[in-house]
Amino acid sequence: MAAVTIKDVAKRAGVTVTTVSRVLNNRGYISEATREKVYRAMKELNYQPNEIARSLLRRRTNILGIILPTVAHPFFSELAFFIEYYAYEYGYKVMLCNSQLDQKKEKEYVEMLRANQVDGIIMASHTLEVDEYLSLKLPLVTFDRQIAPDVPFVSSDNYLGGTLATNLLIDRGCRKIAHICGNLRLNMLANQRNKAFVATAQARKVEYVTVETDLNVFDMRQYDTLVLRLLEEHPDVEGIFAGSDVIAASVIKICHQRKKRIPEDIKVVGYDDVSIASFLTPQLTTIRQPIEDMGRLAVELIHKQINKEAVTVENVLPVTLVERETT
Amino acid sequence: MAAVTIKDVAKRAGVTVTTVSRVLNNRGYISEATREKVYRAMKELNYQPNEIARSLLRRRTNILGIILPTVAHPFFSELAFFIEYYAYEYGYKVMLCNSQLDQKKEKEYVEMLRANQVDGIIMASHTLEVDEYLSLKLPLVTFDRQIAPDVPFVSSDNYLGGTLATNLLIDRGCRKIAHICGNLRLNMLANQRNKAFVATAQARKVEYVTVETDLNVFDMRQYDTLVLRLLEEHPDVEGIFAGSDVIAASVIKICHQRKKRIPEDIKVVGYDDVSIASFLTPQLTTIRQPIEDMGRLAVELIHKQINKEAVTVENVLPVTLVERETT
DNA sequence: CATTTTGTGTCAAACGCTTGACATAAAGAA
DNA sequence: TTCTTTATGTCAAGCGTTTGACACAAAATG
Repeated sequence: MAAVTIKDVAKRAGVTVTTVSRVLNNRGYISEATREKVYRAMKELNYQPNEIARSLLRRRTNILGIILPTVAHPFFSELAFFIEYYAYEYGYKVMLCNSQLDQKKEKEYVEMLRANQVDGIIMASHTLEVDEYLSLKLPLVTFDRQIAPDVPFVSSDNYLGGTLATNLLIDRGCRKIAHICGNLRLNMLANQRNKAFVATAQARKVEYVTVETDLNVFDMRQYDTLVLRLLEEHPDVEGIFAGSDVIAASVIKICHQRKKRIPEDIKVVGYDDVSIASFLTPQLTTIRQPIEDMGRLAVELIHKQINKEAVTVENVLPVTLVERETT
Repeated sequence: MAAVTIKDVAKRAGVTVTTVSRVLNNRGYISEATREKVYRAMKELNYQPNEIARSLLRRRTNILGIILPTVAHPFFSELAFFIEYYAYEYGYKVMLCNSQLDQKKEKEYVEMLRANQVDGIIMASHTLEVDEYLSLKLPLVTFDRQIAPDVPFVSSDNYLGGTLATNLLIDRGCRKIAHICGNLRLNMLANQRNKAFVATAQARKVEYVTVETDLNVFDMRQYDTLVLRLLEEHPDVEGIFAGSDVIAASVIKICHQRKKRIPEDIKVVGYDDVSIASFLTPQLTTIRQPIEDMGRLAVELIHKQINKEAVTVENVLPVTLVERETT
């Protein structure tokens, strides 16, 4: 109701709105005395400049959209945390969108974000046609997928991650290994992990098998049945390279139920190194993605684009093997 | 650059902006023919009404602020997911804020949200003075704390949760039990769990001990050392009631390291039943909070307040005991 | 003393949209 | 025929800011 505006402040301080606006935006000449008066009036009236009005005029909102499959998944929840963290440092607010990898929803979100004049969109979910993104004419950053030659993306070194994991399993003596990964039909850079898995297994002459999830890799409810099926169909696997730490958790659990000892009977390598990885029992060996760096970088790339600065398109961050107790 | 406005659409369709606005907002008389013309023009120009301009006029943004300690914590990540999910159903967008339980940050977020004219704020972090919230004069919903007699809050039945967990541990034969909980100095309804724990232990004449976390309960890095200390100082505890599933995960891990068998030597009950609870090994017995319902309810309460509808202030949802393998 | 710098004011346009007031005209109903 | 309903248009104000143009005066500088 209050709806105290710049006019009220001006009246209270006995100056004009122009003057108030000047102190607010630090332009033109302002004496300490009036500056004080204005600040006092703002305090007394509990005034906050209306960012909506400002945005309209400036044609800039300082809002970033972030679209991801689901923030309920540990990887994205940590990523979202860091994105928001650094966005805040840069002075941006964050609008959160969970697409659930649903095209219709994602499309609606994209349109909504445009209608709300966000300054840029960070996309960790990209189920639409490339054109739909490009026609936005908005600063964009994608995760784990390159949608166009000039749209920067951030990812980590998936191929190396796959190689590291596979080699480790083989080094530890596994003679048959499996890779549980996301759906390979989706055009994601994470598919490189499977490429590396296959290449490494072949090069080292080890039997291998690949299991893909549903289209929605991040629907955690499917993991148990998937793992169960793998173990039924391939009772002789000795090493499993999981597509994420959550999938690895499922593997550990199912193995435990079936009295397969980890790491004695089956060795497991996860992916991501989200914080639960080290809370599991036994603690999970995993490929660490630098989630914080990825989040920071994404924000930085959006920020630079917003300010018309040049950006590098390919941003592939290093991964590291974190060996704990499951190998 | 495009910045296609309602004027461009009007020109293209050969009508006035008033007419375009009418079809956009469904008011006044519009023939099918012009409606069509207008829609076609909008399509051709790839027009999206500028929500900022609309918001300014309507004095309503359809944006909800949500402040929580950190979306990186599984409980809040799931809660945030559901809040966003239902907010979207109601036509709201969500601005995400991670306060990290830092007063300064929370204060800045609150001011930011007000400046951005959000229609309401859902607060799962409330470290400020009550007045600071009330002076906002904004629809508010809090989680797990009542800040004023007329500010609705949603929580689950913490006392019952504490009772169920404690009784279960005792029923399973524990003769000394511990409760690891958040800092009791914080004015949170979750403290009821400890009340229940103490009352139940006393009533049933079982030895008990309470361990509090740092002020920031949701900083997961402290859990291991906390649990370790508990086990050192009280090597004879036979049952642990953890303040969250993540803390329980830490307990499981540390026990495993110290060769304490679960549930044979030590029994564990978690809290929340976030999805990782069932991914742990052994699967975690826990007190289930209805996170989805809590999220939905919070949105509903905000929505009603925005529309000046009456709301019930106390919204305490039921908890249930989910017994799995750690008891 | 003349000039420049500093401080403040007035005024009005603009951002993109909605909305009310009012006018006009054609089609249908009485 | 007259009245009402339907369909469209014109015009202008307003949402809360920012900003440029311009004016004026006091203080500082030369």
